[in-house]
Amino acid sequence: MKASKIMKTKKKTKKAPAKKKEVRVSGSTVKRLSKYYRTLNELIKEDVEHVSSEELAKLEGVTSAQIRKDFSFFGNFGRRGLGYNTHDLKNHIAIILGLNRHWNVAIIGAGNIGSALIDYAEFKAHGFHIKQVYDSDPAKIGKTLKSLVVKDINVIESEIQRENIEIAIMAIPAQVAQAVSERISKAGVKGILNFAPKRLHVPNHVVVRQENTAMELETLSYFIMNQKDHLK
Amino acid sequence: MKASKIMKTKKKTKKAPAKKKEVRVSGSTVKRLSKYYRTLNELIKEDVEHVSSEELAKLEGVTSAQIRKDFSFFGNFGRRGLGYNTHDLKNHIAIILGLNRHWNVAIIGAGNIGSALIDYAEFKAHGFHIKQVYDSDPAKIGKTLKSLVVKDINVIESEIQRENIEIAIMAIPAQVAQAVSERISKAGVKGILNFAPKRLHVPNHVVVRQENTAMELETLSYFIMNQKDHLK
DNA sequence: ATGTGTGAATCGCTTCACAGCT
DNA sequence: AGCTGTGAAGCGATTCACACAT
Repeated sequence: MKASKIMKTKKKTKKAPAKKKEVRVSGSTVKRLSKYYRTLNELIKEDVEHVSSEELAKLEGVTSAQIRKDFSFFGNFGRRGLGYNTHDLKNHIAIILGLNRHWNVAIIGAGNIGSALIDYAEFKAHGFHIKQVYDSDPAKIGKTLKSLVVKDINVIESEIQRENIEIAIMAIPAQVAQAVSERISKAGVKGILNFAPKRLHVPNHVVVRQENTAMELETLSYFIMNQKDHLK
Repeated sequence: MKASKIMKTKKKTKKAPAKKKEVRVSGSTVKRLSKYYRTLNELIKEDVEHVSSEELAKLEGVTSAQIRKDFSFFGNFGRRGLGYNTHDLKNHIAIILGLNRHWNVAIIGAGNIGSALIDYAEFKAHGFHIKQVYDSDPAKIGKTLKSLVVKDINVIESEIQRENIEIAIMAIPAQVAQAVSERISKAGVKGILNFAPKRLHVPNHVVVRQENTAMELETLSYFIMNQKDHLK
Protein backbone atom coordinates (compact mmCIF):
# COMPACT_ATOMS: atom_id res chain seq x y z
CA MET A 1 0.00 0.00 0.00
CA LYS A 2 1.37 3.36 0.96
CA ALA A 3 4.00 4.24 3.51
CA SER A 4 2.52 6.89 5.75
CA LYS A 5 4.63 10.00 5.76
CA ILE A 6 4.92 12.09 8.87
CA MET A 7 4.66 15.75 8.12
CA LYS A 8 6.43 18.01 10.51
CA THR A 9 7.57 21.58 10.29
CA LYS A 10 10.60 21.49 8.08
CA LYS A 11 13.97 22.22 9.62
CA LYS A 12 15.06 25.67 8.44
CA THR A 13 18.33 25.63 6.50
CA LYS A 14 20.64 28.17 8.15
CA LYS A 15 20.84 31.23 5.91
CA ALA A 16 23.55 30.23 3.50
CA PRO A 17 21.99 30.26 0.00
CA ALA A 18 25.04 28.33 -1.05
CA LYS A 19 23.84 25.31 -2.92
CA LYS A 20 20.11 25.38 -3.62
CA LYS A 21 18.00 22.74 -2.02
CA GLU A 22 17.04 19.68 -4.00
CA VAL A 23 13.46 19.88 -5.17
CA ARG A 24 11.44 17.62 -7.37
CA VAL A 25 10.86 19.52 -10.60
CA SER A 26 7.71 18.86 -12.58
CA GLY A 27 7.61 17.80 -16.20
CA SER A 28 5.70 20.96 -17.05
CA THR A 29 8.52 23.09 -15.72
CA VAL A 30 11.07 21.25 -17.84
CA LYS A 31 8.92 21.62 -20.92
CA ARG A 32 8.58 25.33 -20.29
CA LEU A 33 12.34 25.70 -19.86
CA SER A 34 12.68 24.22 -23.30
CA LYS A 35 10.32 26.88 -24.64
CA TYR A 36 12.09 29.68 -22.81
CA TYR A 37 15.31 28.43 -24.35
CA ARG A 38 13.93 28.95 -27.86
CA THR A 39 12.60 32.39 -27.06
CA LEU A 40 15.92 33.39 -25.55
CA ASN A 41 17.72 32.34 -28.70
CA GLU A 42 15.44 34.61 -30.68
CA LEU A 43 15.94 37.50 -28.30
CA ILE A 44 19.68 37.06 -28.52
CA LYS A 45 19.46 37.05 -32.29
CA GLU A 46 17.70 40.40 -31.99
CA ASP A 47 20.53 41.66 -29.77
CA VAL A 48 18.35 41.91 -26.69
CA GLU A 49 20.64 41.92 -23.65
CA HIS A 50 18.18 41.82 -20.77
CA VAL A 51 14.68 40.58 -20.28
CA SER A 52 12.36 40.75 -17.28
CA SER A 53 10.12 37.93 -16.18
CA GLU A 54 7.22 40.17 -17.17
CA GLU A 55 8.47 40.63 -20.75
CA LEU A 56 9.34 36.98 -21.15
CA ALA A 57 5.94 36.06 -19.76
CA LYS A 58 4.21 38.02 -22.49
CA LEU A 59 6.21 36.29 -25.19
CA GLU A 60 5.49 32.87 -23.74
CA GLY A 61 1.88 33.32 -22.78
CA VAL A 62 2.42 32.43 -19.12
CA THR A 63 2.51 34.50 -15.94
CA SER A 64 5.67 36.19 -14.75
CA ALA A 65 5.40 34.41 -11.41
CA GLN A 66 5.42 31.12 -13.26
CA ILE A 67 8.66 32.06 -14.96
CA ARG A 68 10.38 33.20 -11.79
CA LYS A 69 9.21 30.08 -9.98
CA ASP A 70 10.44 27.84 -12.77
CA PHE A 71 13.92 29.32 -12.57
CA SER A 72 13.93 29.36 -8.78
CA PHE A 73 14.07 25.56 -8.73
CA PHE A 74 17.53 25.73 -10.25
CA GLY A 75 19.15 28.87 -8.93
CA ASN A 76 19.13 32.64 -8.84
CA PHE A 77 19.68 33.66 -12.41
CA GLY A 78 18.28 37.18 -12.33
CA ARG A 79 19.25 40.48 -10.78
CA ARG A 80 16.71 42.32 -8.70
CA GLY A 81 15.63 45.53 -10.28
CA LEU A 82 17.21 44.52 -13.57
CA GLY A 83 15.88 41.27 -14.91
CA TYR A 84 17.78 38.47 -16.59
CA ASN A 85 20.76 38.64 -18.89
CA THR A 86 19.64 36.78 -21.99
CA HIS A 87 23.01 35.12 -22.65
CA ASP A 88 23.51 33.97 -19.07
CA LEU A 89 19.96 32.71 -18.79
CA LYS A 90 20.27 30.80 -22.03
CA ASN A 91 23.45 29.15 -20.81
CA HIS A 92 21.91 28.24 -17.48
CA ILE A 93 18.98 26.58 -19.21
CA ALA A 94 21.29 24.77 -21.60
CA ILE A 95 23.13 23.27 -18.65
CA ILE A 96 19.91 22.32 -16.89
CA LEU A 97 18.50 20.59 -19.95
CA GLY A 98 21.79 19.02 -20.96
CA LEU A 99 22.05 20.92 -24.22
CA ASN A 100 25.62 21.95 -23.60
CA ARG A 101 26.82 18.45 -24.28
CA HIS A 102 26.86 16.09 -27.23
CA TRP A 103 24.24 13.34 -27.40
CA ASN A 104 24.63 10.43 -29.80
CA VAL A 105 21.25 9.52 -31.21
CA ALA A 106 20.03 6.61 -33.34
CA ILE A 107 16.84 6.57 -35.35
CA ILE A 108 15.13 3.21 -35.53
CA GLY A 109 12.84 2.84 -38.51
CA ALA A 110 13.73 4.32 -41.91
CA GLY A 111 10.13 4.96 -42.90
CA ASN A 112 8.49 8.32 -43.47
CA ILE A 113 8.90 9.71 -40.00
CA GLY A 114 12.31 8.23 -39.39
CA SER A 115 13.79 9.72 -42.52
CA ALA A 116 12.06 13.04 -41.95
CA LEU A 117 13.86 13.33 -38.64
CA ILE A 118 17.34 12.45 -39.85
CA ASP A 119 18.30 15.89 -41.02
CA TYR A 120 16.02 17.90 -38.77
CA ALA A 121 18.27 20.88 -38.28
CA GLU A 122 17.04 21.82 -34.83
CA PHE A 123 18.37 18.56 -33.40
CA LYS A 124 21.98 19.14 -34.24
CA ALA A 125 21.79 22.78 -33.17
CA HIS A 126 20.89 21.64 -29.67
CA GLY A 127 23.43 18.88 -29.30
CA PHE A 128 21.50 15.90 -30.60
CA HIS A 129 23.54 14.17 -33.29
CA ILE A 130 21.88 11.50 -35.40
CA LYS A 131 24.61 8.93 -35.88
CA GLN A 132 22.75 5.84 -37.05
CA VAL A 133 19.55 4.71 -38.77
CA TYR A 134 18.17 1.20 -38.54
CA ASP A 135 15.56 -0.79 -40.39
CA SER A 136 14.56 -4.42 -40.76
CA ASP A 137 13.65 -4.19 -44.45
CA PRO A 138 16.36 -5.80 -46.63
CA ALA A 139 15.37 -3.40 -49.40
CA LYS A 140 16.43 -0.49 -47.22
CA ILE A 141 19.43 -1.94 -45.39
CA GLY A 142 22.69 -0.75 -46.92
CA LYS A 143 21.04 2.07 -48.85
CA THR A 144 22.10 5.61 -48.12
CA LEU A 145 19.47 7.83 -46.57
CA LYS A 146 20.40 11.50 -46.21
CA SER A 147 24.09 10.75 -45.79
CA LEU A 148 23.59 7.82 -43.42
CA VAL A 149 23.78 4.16 -44.42
CA VAL A 150 20.77 2.24 -43.11
CA LYS A 151 21.95 -0.46 -40.73
CA ASP A 152 20.41 -3.87 -40.13
CA ILE A 153 18.38 -3.90 -36.94
CA ASN A 154 19.75 -7.37 -36.25
CA VAL A 155 23.09 -5.90 -35.26
CA ILE A 156 21.67 -3.03 -33.25
CA GLU A 157 23.06 -4.12 -29.87
CA SER A 158 26.70 -4.14 -30.86
CA GLU A 159 26.42 -1.05 -33.02
CA ILE A 160 24.77 0.97 -30.29
CA GLN A 161 27.54 0.06 -27.93
CA ARG A 162 30.24 0.70 -30.49
CA GLU A 163 29.11 4.25 -31.18
CA ASN A 164 27.99 4.90 -27.64
CA ILE A 165 24.38 5.77 -28.51
CA GLU A 166 22.48 7.13 -25.54
CA ILE A 167 19.19 8.17 -27.12
CA ALA A 168 17.02 6.26 -29.58
CA ILE A 169 14.15 7.67 -31.59
CA MET A 170 11.79 4.81 -32.41
CA ALA A 171 9.66 5.24 -35.51
CA ILE A 172 8.58 1.66 -36.10
CA PRO A 173 5.29 -0.26 -36.10
CA ALA A 174 3.54 -0.70 -32.76
CA GLN A 175 3.75 -4.49 -32.88
CA VAL A 176 7.55 -4.57 -32.73
CA ALA A 177 8.07 -1.55 -30.50
CA GLN A 178 8.19 -3.39 -27.17
CA ALA A 179 10.67 -5.99 -28.38
CA VAL A 180 13.00 -3.42 -29.87
CA SER A 181 12.83 -1.25 -26.77
CA GLU A 182 13.93 -4.20 -24.66
CA ARG A 183 16.87 -4.93 -26.92
CA ILE A 184 18.16 -1.37 -26.98
CA SER A 185 17.58 -0.94 -23.25
CA LYS A 186 19.84 -3.92 -22.61
CA ALA A 187 22.36 -2.48 -25.03
CA GLY A 188 22.66 0.62 -22.89
CA VAL A 189 20.34 3.22 -24.37
CA LYS A 190 19.31 5.71 -21.66
CA GLY A 191 16.35 7.42 -23.29
CA ILE A 192 13.75 6.62 -25.92
CA LEU A 193 11.57 9.02 -27.86
CA ASN A 194 8.81 6.72 -29.04
CA PHE A 195 6.69 7.49 -32.08
CA ALA A 196 5.07 4.07 -32.10
CA PRO A 197 1.55 4.31 -30.68
CA LYS A 198 2.30 1.82 -27.93
CA ARG A 199 3.15 2.13 -24.25
CA LEU A 200 6.63 0.76 -23.60
CA HIS A 201 7.69 -1.20 -20.54
CA VAL A 202 11.38 -0.60 -19.99
CA PRO A 203 13.82 -0.93 -17.09
CA ASN A 204 13.87 1.88 -14.54
CA HIS A 205 17.10 3.33 -15.81
CA VAL A 206 15.61 4.08 -19.22
CA VAL A 207 13.48 7.19 -19.73
CA VAL A 208 10.69 7.08 -22.31
CA ARG A 209 8.75 9.90 -23.85
CA GLN A 210 5.77 9.20 -26.01
CA GLU A 211 5.03 11.14 -29.19
CA ASN A 212 1.82 10.59 -31.09
CA THR A 213 0.63 12.92 -33.79
CA ALA A 214 -2.67 11.11 -34.26
CA MET A 215 -3.48 11.66 -30.60
CA GLU A 216 -2.69 15.33 -30.96
CA LEU A 217 -5.11 15.56 -33.86
CA GLU A 218 -7.78 13.87 -31.79
CA THR A 219 -7.27 16.28 -28.93
CA LEU A 220 -7.44 19.12 -31.42
CA SER A 221 -10.66 17.71 -32.78
CA TYR A 222 -12.20 17.64 -29.30
CA PHE A 223 -11.32 21.25 -28.63
CA ILE A 224 -12.57 22.39 -32.02
CA MET A 225 -15.93 20.91 -31.15
CA ASN A 226 -15.88 22.24 -27.58
CA GLN A 227 -14.52 25.74 -27.83
CA LYS A 228 -12.84 25.39 -24.43
CA ASP A 229 -9.58 26.85 -25.66
CA HIS A 230 -6.78 28.22 -23.56
CA LEU A 231 -5.31 25.04 -22.22
CA LYS A 232 -1.85 23.75 -22.70
CA MET B 1 -10.52 38.39 -11.71
CA LYS B 2 -12.44 35.32 -10.78
CA ALA B 3 -16.12 34.89 -10.12
CA SER B 4 -16.43 33.37 -6.69
CA LYS B 5 -18.35 30.18 -6.78
CA ILE B 6 -20.61 29.24 -3.92
CA MET B 7 -20.23 25.63 -2.99
CA LYS B 8 -23.28 24.11 -1.43
CA THR B 9 -24.46 20.58 -1.14
CA LYS B 10 -25.54 19.75 -4.63
CA LYS B 11 -29.22 19.46 -5.26
CA LYS B 12 -29.84 15.81 -5.88
CA THR B 13 -31.05 15.28 -9.42
CA LYS B 14 -34.24 13.27 -9.11
CA LYS B 15 -33.26 9.89 -10.47
CA ALA B 16 -33.27 10.66 -14.13
CA PRO B 17 -29.67 10.40 -15.35
CA ALA B 18 -30.96 12.17 -18.42
CA LYS B 19 -28.50 14.82 -19.46
CA LYS B 20 -25.23 15.13 -17.49
CA LYS B 21 -24.17 18.44 -16.10
CA GLU B 22 -21.75 20.65 -18.01
CA VAL B 23 -18.26 20.44 -16.58
CA ARG B 24 -14.97 21.87 -17.71
CA VAL B 25 -12.87 18.95 -18.87
CA SER B 26 -9.10 19.16 -18.58
CA GLY B 27 -6.71 18.66 -21.46
CA SER B 28 -5.17 15.70 -19.64
CA THR B 29 -8.51 13.95 -19.58
CA VAL B 30 -8.97 14.43 -23.32
CA LYS B 31 -5.50 13.12 -24.02
CA ARG B 32 -6.17 10.05 -21.92
CA LEU B 33 -9.45 9.40 -23.71
CA SER B 34 -7.45 9.31 -26.90
CA LYS B 35 -5.18 6.67 -25.35
CA TYR B 36 -8.10 4.64 -24.03
CA TYR B 37 -9.54 4.70 -27.53
CA ARG B 38 -6.43 3.01 -28.92
CA THR B 39 -6.41 0.40 -26.20
CA LEU B 40 -10.08 -0.33 -26.74
CA ASN B 41 -9.46 -0.90 -30.43
CA GLU B 42 -6.83 -3.46 -29.51
CA LEU B 43 -9.10 -5.18 -27.01
CA ILE B 44 -11.85 -5.35 -29.59
CA LYS B 45 -9.44 -6.86 -32.08
CA GLU B 46 -8.75 -9.54 -29.47
CA ASP B 47 -12.50 -10.13 -29.13
CA VAL B 48 -12.68 -8.83 -25.58
CA GLU B 49 -16.28 -7.88 -24.85
CA HIS B 50 -16.04 -6.31 -21.42
CA VAL B 51 -13.38 -4.53 -19.45
CA SER B 52 -13.38 -3.15 -15.92
CA SER B 53 -11.81 0.13 -14.95
CA GLU B 54 -9.29 -1.92 -13.00
CA GLU B 55 -8.22 -3.94 -16.04
CA LEU B 56 -8.09 -0.93 -18.31
CA ALA B 57 -6.07 0.92 -15.67
CA LYS B 58 -3.41 -1.79 -15.72
CA LEU B 59 -3.11 -1.55 -19.49
CA GLU B 60 -2.85 2.22 -19.42
CA GLY B 61 -0.64 2.66 -16.42
CA VAL B 62 -3.10 4.89 -14.56
CA THR B 63 -5.40 4.32 -11.57
CA SER B 64 -8.87 2.87 -11.98
CA ALA B 65 -10.34 5.89 -10.22
CA GLN B 66 -8.75 8.09 -12.83
CA ILE B 67 -10.44 6.14 -15.58
CA ARG B 68 -13.86 6.18 -13.95
CA LYS B 69 -13.52 9.88 -13.25
CA ASP B 70 -12.50 10.61 -16.84
CA PHE B 71 -15.59 8.89 -18.19
CA SER B 72 -17.85 10.40 -15.56
CA PHE B 73 -17.43 13.84 -17.13
CA PHE B 74 -19.26 12.62 -20.19
CA GLY B 75 -21.81 10.11 -19.01
CA ASN B 76 -22.45 6.75 -17.41
CA PHE B 77 -20.93 4.30 -19.82
CA GLY B 78 -20.41 1.34 -17.51
CA ARG B 79 -22.62 -1.14 -15.69
CA ARG B 80 -22.13 -1.62 -11.99
CA GLY B 81 -20.88 -5.04 -11.16
CA LEU B 82 -20.02 -5.66 -14.77
CA GLY B 83 -17.64 -3.11 -16.20
CA TYR B 84 -17.68 -1.50 -19.62
CA ASN B 85 -18.69 -2.99 -22.94
CA THR B 86 -15.67 -2.43 -25.16
CA HIS B 87 -17.68 -1.64 -28.30
CA ASP B 88 -20.03 0.79 -26.59
CA LEU B 89 -17.20 2.51 -24.77
CA LYS B 90 -15.21 2.87 -27.96
CA ASN B 91 -18.18 4.45 -29.67
CA HIS B 92 -18.82 6.82 -26.81
CA ILE B 93 -15.21 8.00 -26.92
CA ALA B 94 -15.34 8.37 -30.68
CA ILE B 95 -18.32 10.67 -30.34
CA ILE B 96 -16.68 12.68 -27.57
CA LEU B 97 -13.48 13.17 -29.54
CA GLY B 98 -15.22 13.74 -32.84
CA LEU B 99 -13.77 10.65 -34.48
CA ASN B 100 -17.13 9.48 -35.77
CA ARG B 101 -17.13 12.17 -38.36
CA HIS B 102 -15.07 13.12 -41.38
CA TRP B 103 -12.47 15.91 -41.04
CA ASN B 104 -10.93 17.51 -44.10
CA VAL B 105 -7.29 18.23 -43.42
CA ALA B 106 -4.64 20.16 -45.33
CA ILE B 107 -0.91 19.85 -44.83
CA ILE B 108 1.04 23.05 -45.29
CA GLY B 109 4.67 22.48 -46.12
CA ALA B 110 5.80 19.67 -48.41
CA GLY B 111 9.13 19.19 -46.68
CA ASN B 112 10.29 16.17 -44.73
CA ILE B 113 7.69 16.25 -42.02
CA GLY B 114 4.84 17.34 -44.24
CA SER B 115 5.34 14.53 -46.69
CA ALA B 116 5.88 12.01 -43.91
CA LEU B 117 2.43 12.81 -42.58
CA ILE B 118 0.54 12.65 -45.87
CA ASP B 119 -0.02 8.92 -45.87
CA TYR B 120 0.13 8.33 -42.13
CA ALA B 121 -2.38 5.52 -41.96
CA GLU B 122 -3.62 6.24 -38.46
CA PHE B 123 -5.04 9.58 -39.57
CA LYS B 124 -7.47 8.21 -42.09
CA ALA B 125 -8.48 5.39 -39.78
CA HIS B 126 -9.70 7.94 -37.26
CA GLY B 127 -11.52 10.24 -39.63
CA PHE B 128 -8.77 12.68 -40.59
CA HIS B 129 -8.52 12.86 -44.35
CA ILE B 130 -5.58 14.65 -45.89
CA LYS B 131 -7.06 16.40 -48.90
CA GLN B 132 -4.45 18.98 -49.83
CA VAL B 133 -0.74 19.76 -49.56
CA TYR B 134 0.74 23.22 -49.99
CA ASP B 135 4.18 24.63 -50.52
CA SER B 136 5.72 27.89 -51.65
CA ASP B 137 8.61 26.33 -53.54
CA PRO B 138 8.03 26.52 -57.33
CA ALA B 139 10.10 23.37 -57.70
CA LYS B 140 7.54 21.47 -55.65
CA ILE B 141 4.29 23.09 -56.75
CA GLY B 142 2.47 20.97 -59.28
CA LYS B 143 4.50 17.88 -58.51
CA THR B 144 2.72 14.81 -57.21
CA LEU B 145 3.56 13.81 -53.68
CA LYS B 146 2.08 10.50 -52.50
CA SER B 147 -0.98 10.84 -54.70
CA LEU B 148 -1.58 14.51 -53.95
CA VAL B 149 -0.61 17.38 -56.22
CA VAL B 150 1.27 20.05 -54.29
CA LYS B 151 -0.70 23.29 -54.43
CA ASP B 152 0.64 26.81 -54.48
CA ILE B 153 0.35 28.44 -51.07
CA ASN B 154 -0.65 31.65 -52.82
CA VAL B 155 -4.08 30.24 -53.54
CA ILE B 156 -4.59 28.68 -50.14
CA GLU B 157 -7.54 30.85 -49.08
CA SER B 158 -9.81 29.95 -51.95
CA GLU B 159 -8.75 26.31 -52.03
CA ILE B 160 -9.37 25.82 -48.33
CA GLN B 161 -12.83 27.21 -48.73
CA ARG B 162 -13.53 25.22 -51.86
CA GLU B 163 -12.73 21.90 -50.23
CA ASN B 164 -14.07 22.89 -46.84
CA ILE B 165 -10.84 22.27 -44.94
CA GLU B 166 -11.31 22.51 -41.18
CA ILE B 167 -7.93 21.39 -39.90
CA ALA B 168 -4.46 22.43 -41.07
CA ILE B 169 -1.20 20.75 -40.18
CA MET B 170 1.56 23.33 -40.48
CA ALA B 171 5.04 22.00 -41.18
CA ILE B 172 6.76 25.14 -42.37
CA PRO B 173 9.63 27.33 -41.17
CA ALA B 174 9.05 29.33 -37.98
CA GLN B 175 9.51 32.69 -39.74
CA VAL B 176 6.44 32.27 -41.94
CA ALA B 177 4.25 30.39 -39.48
CA GLN B 178 2.43 33.37 -38.00
CA ALA B 179 1.57 34.90 -41.37
CA VAL B 180 0.27 31.63 -42.77
CA SER B 181 -1.76 30.94 -39.64
CA GLU B 182 -3.48 34.31 -40.03
CA ARG B 183 -4.33 33.64 -43.66
CA ILE B 184 -5.82 30.23 -43.03
CA SER B 185 -7.67 31.41 -39.94
CA LYS B 186 -9.41 34.03 -42.04
CA ALA B 187 -10.15 31.41 -44.65
CA GLY B 188 -12.11 29.43 -42.10
CA VAL B 189 -9.77 26.82 -40.67
CA LYS B 190 -10.93 25.81 -37.20
CA GLY B 191 -7.88 24.01 -35.86
CA ILE B 192 -4.14 24.03 -36.45
CA LEU B 193 -1.60 21.40 -35.51
CA ASN B 194 1.59 23.41 -35.60
CA PHE B 195 4.98 21.77 -36.12
CA ALA B 196 6.76 25.08 -36.52
CA PRO B 197 8.65 25.94 -33.34
CA LYS B 198 6.75 29.18 -32.89
CA ARG B 199 3.82 30.25 -30.74
CA LEU B 200 0.90 31.29 -32.92
CA HIS B 201 -1.48 34.14 -32.22
CA VAL B 202 -4.79 33.31 -33.83
CA PRO B 203 -8.40 34.43 -33.41
CA ASN B 204 -10.36 32.91 -30.55
CA HIS B 205 -12.36 30.63 -32.76
CA VAL B 206 -9.24 28.78 -33.93
CA VAL B 207 -7.70 26.07 -31.76
CA VAL B 208 -3.95 25.52 -31.92
CA ARG B 209 -1.91 22.61 -30.70
CA GLN B 210 1.83 22.78 -30.69
CA GLU B 211 4.02 19.85 -31.66
CA ASN B 212 7.77 20.05 -31.26
CA THR B 213 10.00 17.02 -31.43
CA ALA B 214 13.13 18.95 -30.50
CA MET B 215 11.48 20.04 -27.28
CA GLU B 216 10.56 16.47 -26.53
CA LEU B 217 14.18 15.45 -26.98
CA GLU B 218 15.27 18.21 -24.63
CA THR B 219 12.83 17.10 -21.98
CA LEU B 220 14.06 13.55 -22.47
CA SER B 221 17.61 14.77 -22.06
CA TYR B 222 16.76 16.43 -18.75
CA PHE B 223 15.17 13.31 -17.35
CA ILE B 224 18.02 11.11 -18.48
CA MET B 225 20.36 13.29 -16.49
CA ASN B 226 18.01 13.48 -13.50
CA GLN B 227 16.64 10.01 -13.09
CA LYS B 228 13.32 11.40 -11.84
CA ASP B 229 11.30 9.16 -14.07
CA HIS B 230 7.66 8.25 -13.74
CA LEU B 231 6.08 11.40 -15.06
CA LYS B 232 3.81 11.72 -17.98
C1' DA C 1 12.38 52.70 -8.22
C1' DT C 2 12.38 48.38 -10.12
C1' DG C 3 11.93 43.53 -10.61
C1' DT C 4 13.59 39.13 -8.49
C1' DG C 5 12.93 35.22 -5.32
C1' DT C 6 9.87 32.83 -2.48
C1' DG C 7 6.66 31.53 1.45
C1' DA C 8 1.70 31.37 1.62
C1' DA C 9 -2.74 31.06 -0.53
C1' DT C 10 -5.24 29.24 -4.10
C1' DC C 11 -6.55 26.37 -7.74
C1' DG C 12 -7.29 22.22 -10.12
C1' DC C 13 -6.23 17.45 -11.00
C1' DT C 14 -5.86 12.87 -8.89
C1' DT C 15 -6.94 9.54 -5.50
C1' DC C 16 -9.78 7.79 -1.76
C1' DA C 17 -13.58 5.62 -0.12
C1' DC C 18 -18.04 4.24 -0.24
C1' DA C 19 -23.11 4.61 -1.53
C1' DG C 20 -25.78 2.54 -4.79
C1' DC C 21 -26.96 -0.09 -8.94
C1' DT C 22 -26.97 -4.72 -11.31
C1' DA D 1 -20.81 -9.92 -4.66
C1' DG D 2 -18.88 -6.91 -7.80
C1' DC D 3 -17.76 -2.69 -9.94
C1' DT D 4 -19.33 1.85 -11.25
C1' DG D 5 -20.00 6.74 -10.29
C1' DT D 6 -18.85 10.51 -7.44
C1' DG D 7 -18.47 13.72 -3.30
C1' DA D 8 -14.63 14.76 -0.47
C1' DA D 9 -9.86 14.56 0.74
C1' DG D 10 -5.28 14.93 -0.72
C1' DC D 11 -1.71 16.81 -3.09
C1' DG D 12 0.94 19.02 -6.62
C1' DA D 13 1.21 22.99 -9.55
C1' DT D 14 0.18 27.93 -10.23
C1' DT D 15 -0.53 32.48 -8.65
C1' DC D 16 -0.33 36.07 -5.15
C1' DA D 17 1.97 39.37 -2.69
C1' DC D 18 5.75 41.27 -0.63
C1' DA D 19 10.48 41.38 1.57
C1' DC D 20 14.69 42.29 -0.24
C1' DA D 21 18.53 43.10 -3.45
C1' DT D 22 20.37 46.34 -6.83
